Amino acid sequence: MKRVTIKDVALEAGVSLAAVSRVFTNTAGSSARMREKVQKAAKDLGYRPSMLAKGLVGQRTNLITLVSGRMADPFDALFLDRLSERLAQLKMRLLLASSALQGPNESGFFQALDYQSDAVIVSAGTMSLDHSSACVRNGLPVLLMGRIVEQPGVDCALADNRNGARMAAELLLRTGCSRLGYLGRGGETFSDRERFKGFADALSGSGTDLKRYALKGSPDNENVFRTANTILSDKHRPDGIFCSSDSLAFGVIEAARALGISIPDDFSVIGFNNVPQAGWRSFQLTTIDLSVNHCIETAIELLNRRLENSERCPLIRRIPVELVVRGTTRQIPAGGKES
Amino acid sequence: MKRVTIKDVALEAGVSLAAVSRVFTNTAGSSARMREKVQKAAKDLGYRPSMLAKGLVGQRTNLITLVSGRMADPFDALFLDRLSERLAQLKMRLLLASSALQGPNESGFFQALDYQSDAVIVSAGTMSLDHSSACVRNGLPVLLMGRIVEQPGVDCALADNRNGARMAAELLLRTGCSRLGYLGRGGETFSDRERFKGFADALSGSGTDLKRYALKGSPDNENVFRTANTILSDKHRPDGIFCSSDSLAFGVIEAARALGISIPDDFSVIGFNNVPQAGWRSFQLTTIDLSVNHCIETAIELLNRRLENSERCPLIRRIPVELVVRGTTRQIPAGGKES
DNA sequence: CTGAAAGCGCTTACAG
DNA sequence: CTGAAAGCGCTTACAG
Repeated sequence: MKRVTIKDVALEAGVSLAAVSRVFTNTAGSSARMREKVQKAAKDLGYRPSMLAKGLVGQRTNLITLVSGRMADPFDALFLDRLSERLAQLKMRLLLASSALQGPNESGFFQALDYQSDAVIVSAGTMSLDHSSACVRNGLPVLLMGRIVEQPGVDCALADNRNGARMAAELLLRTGCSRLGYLGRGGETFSDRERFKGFADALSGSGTDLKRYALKGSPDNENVFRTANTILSDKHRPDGIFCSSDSLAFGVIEAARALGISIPDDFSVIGFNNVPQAGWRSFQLTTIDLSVNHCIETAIELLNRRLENSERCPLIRRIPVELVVRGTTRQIPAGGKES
Repeated sequence: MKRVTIKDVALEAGVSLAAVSRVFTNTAGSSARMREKVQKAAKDLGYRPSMLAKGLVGQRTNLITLVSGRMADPFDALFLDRLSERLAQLKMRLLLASSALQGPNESGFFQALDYQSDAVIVSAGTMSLDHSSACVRNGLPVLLMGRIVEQPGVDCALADNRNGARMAAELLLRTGCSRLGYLGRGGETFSDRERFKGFADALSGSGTDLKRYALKGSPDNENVFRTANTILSDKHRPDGIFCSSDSLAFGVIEAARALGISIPDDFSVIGFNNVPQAGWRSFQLTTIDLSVNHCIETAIELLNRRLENSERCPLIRRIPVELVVRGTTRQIPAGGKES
């Protein structure tokens, strides 16, 4: 019932507290016999160092706070899952901060501070950064996933949106689309804005139309379907759409099917992220692949570097993306001329 | 750079440490003037109590460790998300324990202990319970989601699998299926076993065949598809299948489509959970609804009760389920006779 | 109502 | 190599 402490171990082993602490922190300077005695006593007693006490006195809690969105997108769940796993290998733990429902003084940044996290990762695209400075001020590194904010102490990692958007644009162009659309969240997030911009830029000069559509409200399937249905019911509807995420693309596909619009013959769709579902037979979505593992590795690298040197200047990492062609776009004509 | 502590606030306000502590813990006995002075000083300095120190000395850390699976199923992600949100309202935080990749001494239970969590919730169905006793011994309540283990200090909350399975069986029977199948994970989890048992029991006496199929390996869509494809390629294939989860059902639907088997005319499918995708137009899956919110509320209730009284006897809560009829089962004949 | 003191479980200089 | 002491930021009896 009572917690086994370092004191108990010291008593059992007949050594000092400091000695026990040293063997558990792998500090140099403990005789082999000492290590043995202590380890035996610890094992016998079932001793586990209190991370709270350790964190209070030491420099590290091994806690990383993650401010994530509502995980409406499968990508978010994947990211969370892999990140947790990867951090576990490094003996770090993920502390979750619900980005929804934050009271006045209840930001994920404050939570990170309260528990003396070693770092904060923000993957929620719409999370306000108002309180990030409180972290930076306290020497708590901030890692932004999916957006760029130039600020000391704040690193950023995000997809190469421009390149992804360009590949999408080129594929649609080469497969003969001429009235293009972009469906996003109305520029709500940094990624959304970059993807639209990149798409528009890649299209400029091609002479094709581009219409920007925005999903209003929540990104649940039903809402996406309704929005897509409206878009596709227009007689001047686009013949190709690039979506800011796969989730949106799924709704678009379903709306097209419901309207009897044949994909890819009459209509092309491209998503972003390449979540597992994109490869399902029900969708076979052509999309821009953003590797979760690559995101994780980049995050870990940035984190480690920052933990080693909290004073270094902020880093911005672009994560490469790849075009994955499946069934929602037409074949590129063999000898087709390029635009 | 240096953390603002209770000491700084005391100094600034010209009062004792104890005084500051009292107003922040809302302990009775602080004059209005005292409260005011302290609160002003705290605000001016941007003071936030260290949860580590609080946890070390007090009884609560407000940390709940969640041992979750790989979140392959959307239900897991939903559960995590909602739980985190709900706990945030109660000023509690979710500490994640990766159930995968646990070394010899690296169980989620130990992690919970290391950080002095107030409780552990285990939602990973396949997580070994070997070390749960270490928690119980230290007075750390354990809440099992999705399985029953009768042990002091361990509460359980799980779906009413028996009833869900019965509803599935009855629907398939009433809509004229005669060769039934159950697709699960080979009894890997408690839920899987209960669902099969409930299904089999409900069928017994009906004179219908029941074949039990098991997915080998990972539950990713491709693997499910292959397994379903094999099942449905058999000339004696079932004309109705009950799946232990929606994820499996999706793969079954896709396999049926690929084989040109018409749903629901020639073949019926029922899932379990009613994840959002089940309602998508691409699937329209008839399924057994398990309300995430209901799961969360049950978990919270059990948690609160246990936190109030750690000595009380274990509670087992069944979460009611509901049949949601969509398009993967046939209509019940109007005047059809019941079996 | 308010403050001084002990203690939570650890680590880290500092002596020996 | 080993131990005694101070301190991390808090709370909780205990006096006043």
